[in-house]
Amino acid sequence: MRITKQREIILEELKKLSSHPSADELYEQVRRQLPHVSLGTVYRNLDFLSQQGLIAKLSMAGGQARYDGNMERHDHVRCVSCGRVDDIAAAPIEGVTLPEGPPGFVITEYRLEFLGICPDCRE
Amino acid sequence: MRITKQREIILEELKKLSSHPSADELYEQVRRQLPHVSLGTVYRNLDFLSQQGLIAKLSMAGGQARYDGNMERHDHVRCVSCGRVDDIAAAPIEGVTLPEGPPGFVITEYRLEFLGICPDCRE
DNA sequence: CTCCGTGCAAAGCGTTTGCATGCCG
DNA sequence: CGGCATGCAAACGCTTTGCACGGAG
Repeated sequence: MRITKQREIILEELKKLSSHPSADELYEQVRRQLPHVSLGTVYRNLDFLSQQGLIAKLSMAGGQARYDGNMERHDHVRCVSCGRVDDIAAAPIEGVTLPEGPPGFVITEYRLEFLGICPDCRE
Repeated sequence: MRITKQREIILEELKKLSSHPSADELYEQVRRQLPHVSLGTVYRNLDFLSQQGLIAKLSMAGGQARYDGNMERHDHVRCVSCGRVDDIAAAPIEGVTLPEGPPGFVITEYRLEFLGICPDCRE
């Protein structure tokens, strides 16, 4: 794995943030240290890093992807109003068993996503 | 609720299909009966109909939205390779309790989505 | 007759990609 | 020095929107 200044700082900044930034939010952040970085590079590196399993891409329902530098098991709540994503403790999911899919359809994974209204949007 | 030819046929065709079409797939279908219908109209009506609770918009993770004319409780599996969505029986979810969110964040709903590989993509 | 819904086309948004250059290993 | 990563900008796919016209109630 090749380490470039850009890749290093992108990963570092993402790990530093707990706000699950979107690509362009992270881009703004990274620009403070690398004013000439391009948005394309941010996208390419986020893609690369999530392929490597170093970060997670949260492409839950609704709009733009968000990225998470925290790889410990936990779930997320998304505000249906502003799209903001917060962490929550991993939900107790022992009750869920992988159901039978249609014939020949192999189910490999499930995702649980929580939706709600964040404090700022509740007024 | 105003009933136009377009709205009527869009709803009817969606209810007829069990394939969870995307907007443009449904557009192609509707065009057989209304050759001059526009894609914009299909989008506007799908939006309207889902606001009315007559259909469901499935904007699960990954790409384009799909629409479902079947409003009975059931879950879906999405093929991670081709994006196709199939029905599955509602998963047993009694084990899931809505977790505590961050302070002030009101959790109203959760979604369970299943991912896998469909028969056609399994080769 | 009054609006809402429509067709058409253009714009919007997030994301991806082609190309020449730069830099890691 | 070879090849992957970068910056830049253009293209992309899906969806939304502005506008003038048409048809439902």
